[in-house]
Amino acid sequence: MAPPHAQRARTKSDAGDELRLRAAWIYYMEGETQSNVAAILGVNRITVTRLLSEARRRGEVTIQIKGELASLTELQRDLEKRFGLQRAIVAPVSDAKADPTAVIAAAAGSHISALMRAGLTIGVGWGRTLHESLPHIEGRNLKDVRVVSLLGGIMEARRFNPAEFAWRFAELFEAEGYLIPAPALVDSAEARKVLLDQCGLEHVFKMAQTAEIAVFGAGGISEGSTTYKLDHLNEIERKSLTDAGAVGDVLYNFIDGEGVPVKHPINDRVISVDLESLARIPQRVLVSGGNDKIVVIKAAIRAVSPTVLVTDELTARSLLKD
Amino acid sequence: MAPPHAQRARTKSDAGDELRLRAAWIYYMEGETQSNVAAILGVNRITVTRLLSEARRRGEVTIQIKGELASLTELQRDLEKRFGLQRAIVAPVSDAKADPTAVIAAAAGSHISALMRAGLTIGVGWGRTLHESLPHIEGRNLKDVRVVSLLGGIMEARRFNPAEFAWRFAELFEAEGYLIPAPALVDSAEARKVLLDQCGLEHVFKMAQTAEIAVFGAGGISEGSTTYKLDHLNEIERKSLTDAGAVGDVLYNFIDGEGVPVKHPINDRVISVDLESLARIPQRVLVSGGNDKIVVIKAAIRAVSPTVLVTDELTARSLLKD
DNA sequence: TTGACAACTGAACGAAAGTTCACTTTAGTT
DNA sequence: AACTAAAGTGAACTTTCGTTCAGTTGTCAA
Repeated sequence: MAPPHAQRARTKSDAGDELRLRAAWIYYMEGETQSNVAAILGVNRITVTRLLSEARRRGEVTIQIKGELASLTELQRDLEKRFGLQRAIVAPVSDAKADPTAVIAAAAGSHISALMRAGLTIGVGWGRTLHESLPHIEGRNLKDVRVVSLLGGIMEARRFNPAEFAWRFAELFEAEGYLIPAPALVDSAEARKVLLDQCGLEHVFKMAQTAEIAVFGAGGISEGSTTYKLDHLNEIERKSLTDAGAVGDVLYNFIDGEGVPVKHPINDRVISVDLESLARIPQRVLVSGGNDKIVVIKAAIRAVSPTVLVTDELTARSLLKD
Repeated sequence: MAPPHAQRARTKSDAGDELRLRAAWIYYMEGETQSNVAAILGVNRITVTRLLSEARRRGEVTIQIKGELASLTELQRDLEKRFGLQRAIVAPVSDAKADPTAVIAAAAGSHISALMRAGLTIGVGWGRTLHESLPHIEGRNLKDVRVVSLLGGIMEARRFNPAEFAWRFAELFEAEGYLIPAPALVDSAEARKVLLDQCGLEHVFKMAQTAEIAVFGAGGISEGSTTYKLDHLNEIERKSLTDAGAVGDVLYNFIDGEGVPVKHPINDRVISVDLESLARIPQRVLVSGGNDKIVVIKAAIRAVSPTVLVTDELTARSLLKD
């Protein structure tokens, strides 16, 4: 014969299940207040509170958020919490094989548009993604906007002219553009010193350091990546940089996997805002994505702890993996 | 060229979608308070309230209650609201072809067990379903419980003795049983009068009318149903009853589809609590189910407006259909 | 430009929900 | 039968939520 208390316990717990389920139904499906639920079920309101939280604890009540965007939102929140971002923007990717630059550019353009306001000083880098975001930036007539280059340009314009980005960006908002009329990478430390001292570049850098927003990318350093950069960086330099631990660059500041600038002579020949200054700009928007950028994005996040990261779905998942 | 405000509107609404989705995610998935959500998103708390209700209004947030019991709960609530019941109990059915009596009996037994308390006077009918519920009634030692028969018995005990139900029920709670030592259906109105006046049956009926709870079934009248009843009711009587509009009985009170007692001499030969008295008992538990009972259950509900209905899934759906 | 209108935003209030504590009831034990 | 431990229940309080109203911003048309 079965122990009587066992039978009793089962019956009681079943009745509890039933009551809990009814409470959940009336509260969540019929939308009654907890007081009304209590009245309908003939129990105390506090009991209903307890039944409902028990139901949620048991996972008997599940809340779903519909739409394919929901998974993106989850990714965004995960990125934000994992990397301490104020905001992560993850662009959806339809074709996993395709280059994510286009979607990232669209997302970045939209976000930058929303950031712009009168009286703003914004520092900008350059790169393929930023360039492609131009059509997605919605120009407005804003007063007292200043657009400042965060680094020099390159001599031979190819697919696009880096300097063009800051300039066209400024144009969109009828803003003043402060460009750096010098190469990002010069031949020697001396040449850099001369340019900084004598060509008024100091002024532009000062202004860049007062910017409220910085928008920039992150460059990889593997053979395949950032083809344009190969014009400036020959294979020997690239090799010596990777030997020094570099995984990529932010504004031509080459950093290792930890986000620390590598000890390498090339860093003395760069004409750009240094990472410390960049990290002091209140809003730092890092725009980057792609499989070959994972490592450098992580490094860049450590180096300048951006407030905003704009990337794509696949890159986001890779960044979160491990 | 597209109108600029169209572009603007799209962009704005997209941003709104995004914000709403993020709010919904952080609130529902991460479980933050609305104040925290507001802080995370950098907006006002009230805005978050509005975003969330907008998301719910749009159906972007769906709440699900899991488990196969959830659909039963829905049926129960529908029955309760449709027929003005305090409580509907719907037993799950595994096989649509099978007789639902067993599951209804189990549900009824469990519910009756929960209803029982010391000092209670409970009136009971009889029938196959109630008989089968006996093993599911959990007996306890309760003080001052009185079990009263609501109607007479039958002479030839076959599969079960109707009187046995009240008696065994009383035994379960070590209660006093007040049975009606007479047939439910006698040969003539005179015989009924004599029995009532001279055999002390009046006393039992008085007590039945003071019961706090009544538990009873509903009987169909078609050829196939309630086989036991055929002992008392011959084919001619049955025919004349249906001709009079009867669709079945509650405690041998034959009623039409509207729940109104039919005008028929047989009603003068019945020894049972009449429907008006039954309807005055505070808690009225109707236990019935099966495809052939649909019509009589509806009629019974109209006749005595039970506070509790115990039935099965399929019957419940049929009752709600139309 | 300027004025009117609409949409959005924020503050204050009242309602609802959740938590903590003390108490009652109940089951098991001596 | 009386005691103890534990589960359950209810009341007061705090926090959170939703609604209403007034103010603001932005937008469109004249």
